[in-house]
Amino acid sequence: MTAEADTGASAAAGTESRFDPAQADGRWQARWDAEQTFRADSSSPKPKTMVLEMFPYPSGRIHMGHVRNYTMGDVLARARRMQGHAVLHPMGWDAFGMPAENAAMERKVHPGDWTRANIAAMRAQLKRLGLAIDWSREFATCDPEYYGHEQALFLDLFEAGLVDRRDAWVNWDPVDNTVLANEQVIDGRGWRSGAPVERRKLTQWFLKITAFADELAADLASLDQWPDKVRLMQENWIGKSRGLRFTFAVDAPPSGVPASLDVFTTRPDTLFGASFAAVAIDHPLAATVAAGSPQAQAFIADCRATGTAASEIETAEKKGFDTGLSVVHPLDASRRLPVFIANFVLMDYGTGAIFGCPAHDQRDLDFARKYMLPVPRVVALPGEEQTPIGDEAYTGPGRIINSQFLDGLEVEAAKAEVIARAEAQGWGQGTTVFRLRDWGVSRQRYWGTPIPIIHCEACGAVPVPKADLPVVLPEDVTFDKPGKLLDIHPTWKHVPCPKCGKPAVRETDTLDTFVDSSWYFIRFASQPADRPFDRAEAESWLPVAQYIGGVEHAILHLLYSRFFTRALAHMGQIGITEPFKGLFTQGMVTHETYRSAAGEWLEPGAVRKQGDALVEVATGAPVDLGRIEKMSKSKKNVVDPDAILDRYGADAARWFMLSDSPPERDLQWSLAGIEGAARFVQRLWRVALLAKDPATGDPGSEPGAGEALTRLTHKAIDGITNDIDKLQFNKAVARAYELSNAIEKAAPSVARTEAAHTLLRLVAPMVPHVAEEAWAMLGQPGLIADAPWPVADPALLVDDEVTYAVQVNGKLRETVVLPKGLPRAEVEAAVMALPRIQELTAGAPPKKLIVVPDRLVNIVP
RNA sequence: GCCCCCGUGGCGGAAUUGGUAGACGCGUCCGACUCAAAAUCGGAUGUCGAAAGGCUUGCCGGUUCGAGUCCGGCCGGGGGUACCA
Repeated sequence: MTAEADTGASAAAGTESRFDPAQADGRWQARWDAEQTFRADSSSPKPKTMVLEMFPYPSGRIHMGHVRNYTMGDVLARARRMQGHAVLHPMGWDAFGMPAENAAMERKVHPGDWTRANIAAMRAQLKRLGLAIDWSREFATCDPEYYGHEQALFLDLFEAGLVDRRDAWVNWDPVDNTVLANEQVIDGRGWRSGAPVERRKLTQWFLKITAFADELAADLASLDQWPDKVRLMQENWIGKSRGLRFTFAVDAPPSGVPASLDVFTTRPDTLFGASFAAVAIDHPLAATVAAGSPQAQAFIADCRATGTAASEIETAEKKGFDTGLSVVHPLDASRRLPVFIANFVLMDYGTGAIFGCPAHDQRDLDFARKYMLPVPRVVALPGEEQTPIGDEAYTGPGRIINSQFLDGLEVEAAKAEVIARAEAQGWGQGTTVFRLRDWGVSRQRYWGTPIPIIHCEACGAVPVPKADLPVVLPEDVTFDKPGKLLDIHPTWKHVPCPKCGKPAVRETDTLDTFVDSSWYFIRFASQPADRPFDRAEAESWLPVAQYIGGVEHAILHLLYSRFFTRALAHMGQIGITEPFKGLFTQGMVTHETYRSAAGEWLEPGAVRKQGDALVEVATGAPVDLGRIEKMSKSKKNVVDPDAILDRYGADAARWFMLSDSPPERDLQWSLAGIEGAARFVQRLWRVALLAKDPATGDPGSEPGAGEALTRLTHKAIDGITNDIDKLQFNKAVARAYELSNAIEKAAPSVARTEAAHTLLRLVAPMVPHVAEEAWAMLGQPGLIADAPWPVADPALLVDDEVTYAVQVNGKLRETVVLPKGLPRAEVEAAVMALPRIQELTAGAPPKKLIVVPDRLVNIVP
């Protein structure tokens, strides 16, 4: 593509036969900027729509995944504007987090400087895409203004009893001296240091997400514009289970040992199948036993040493330590069950203790076999009552056996019966247990929101007075040694206690960055200086009509945001409980991978096609084509958006992102694809040129080809409008091609001129620069971004003739064009009169004749 | 292991939700324009067959007048998740 010398800076270089993005893109972007075209007006009387894409982490450069994500949202935002909505389409930066600290350590730059430089670079890149964003609302979560408001919200949660401080087991990296998230532990080792991760008990701040577990699960049903997949993942994550919580009496407890042991089960129906009880290694009872038993201590230490990696857990053998204690069976006081400390019992689910029913639980069975415990069957299908349990526990349906008063009951009835009896006799209670755990938000990091708490020896944990917010991170820190910089800093943490005025210290942990992203959408909607948000203004935009992002956030971010919004509603700060009405999870951008003969990854630019083979550009050496994978630096299959924008322009990049692949699926980047998209942008320009000399007359009444084109145009309006509503951009693209094809083939007419104008408006959200350029070239007033969206005439959507498919025995034999809405009898007559049908039926009357009006006739001879 | 999703031409993918499979794009081939190239334009393109016609939506079965679409069972690919009692 050669940038031909332009005749000048005129917006509508009408005689140009080519559209030149290098010259036009920036010009239109500047114009939108100057006119504040996409500024969101909170006081607008128009219907309000907030379109949001998950805001980026400022890693330094945007990648194609960003381009795809933001293009999709942009199409929707622009279409809604044209459809008469007041639209809020904001952009900001999820700017706290570890990469900035890593960069600081590696390059000796301050995380803030690094982050802000990245933001500047990425903002410039995003602006080149021509996104319809209200940049006046931009912020970064590392702005003290933003995190100061976040600290205020934290204090509100604290006051409302939704914040807790307690001991918790964490993954501790002894080299980096920090807590690691579960995702950062790979095969039991810290992902950066490679050091074996220790389990350590630390005092941590928690947000009480479990207070809303039931609501968070139940209200998933109301999110009918979310992908089923995401709702299901959240449901599984919350993990609601109905069951029985009950108390075992400890048989003759030695001194110091509690007299009872609480357990939880979802299978109270199998209680007569119990053959042991077990507690987690972290259970208080285990600690009590260990206090008097070196062997128990050794066992617990041994279990703790086992890694937490999935692979290790999967292969880990069931192990137990017999405490020598026993408990009394609650339904049969004559029975005793031995109590073990077992490695497969989890402290943080249920009560941290179980009863073991080997016949009907696989883990219990593995354990029982190892320790030669009995395996009594208590559930069986008819006829299988005597079938012994082998190596597989039976977890299916059936009737209860060997269980006294439960015998003969179905599983569900037996559960209810045991729960009722436990409640009546006072040793247990039906209850609901969640897998979801409270959200530990303490991070031993510098680059995050300081937790606004001051620890005073006399007064305990004291909230920072709101007047003293924000608690600002100190800038003067160095990164030569790992560890908690806020703790090491000579002065920062030392402050007087707000209550008693005595010397005290600040909390030196910072908040998990997921807290930052749990309310940013509210701040986008409303950003007063003196408080986190204005309720009325926020509610005027929220919930987000359409949220778009990667499925990798299906649980964490989306669940935390739902919780945070709900917590704000609980405190009376906002009137919505669900932040995102519509959710869309888009696919990744992938690319072929290339490997040299030596097995090294090659960049796409270093490879060219030679005949059917691939060779290295530099050496001509053969290249192996690898798998198609997500673009990643390690595989070198990355295509840089800037280079694409330089060469093809924003519209081609946007069009390609929307073409071909359904948005929820992966999109394979290819040279052919971007070139095809660039070709379409030029074609669109030529289509617009066709409309330059408008004919006169009434397009609706033009006979023949003109009328057909008008009908097609209105079908395109209808189709593309629906496609964009459903985010099915690939279909909208296909329809735009169809209309372009038809316009190019049509003879000059009013209908053709009209069709071209309509097409421009329909594709304007997708390829806004060429659309503006063509709009101006055609002498249309104002910006196409402000033009009203075309409206389909319903009368033109239906044809007066339809093509019937004529089947014999379900096989297509003939087609026939008949007037639309023809009565059934006439359709039958017309079809039976067809020579081909006469031939096939030999004139005999059919046994059966199915007529689908205006569509198809099936003859069963 | 459990849960979910997906298998349609050489490729990406359409298919009004049970009604003419393969829209649209890419690629390929033929042709036009050109001194030539690029760009552009016209045509062909699931498969077998000269044609008539047959076959065809991962495989096997079922329901139905009719199945890419619904049901059952396999095979293959992808994702999520896990000692959750």
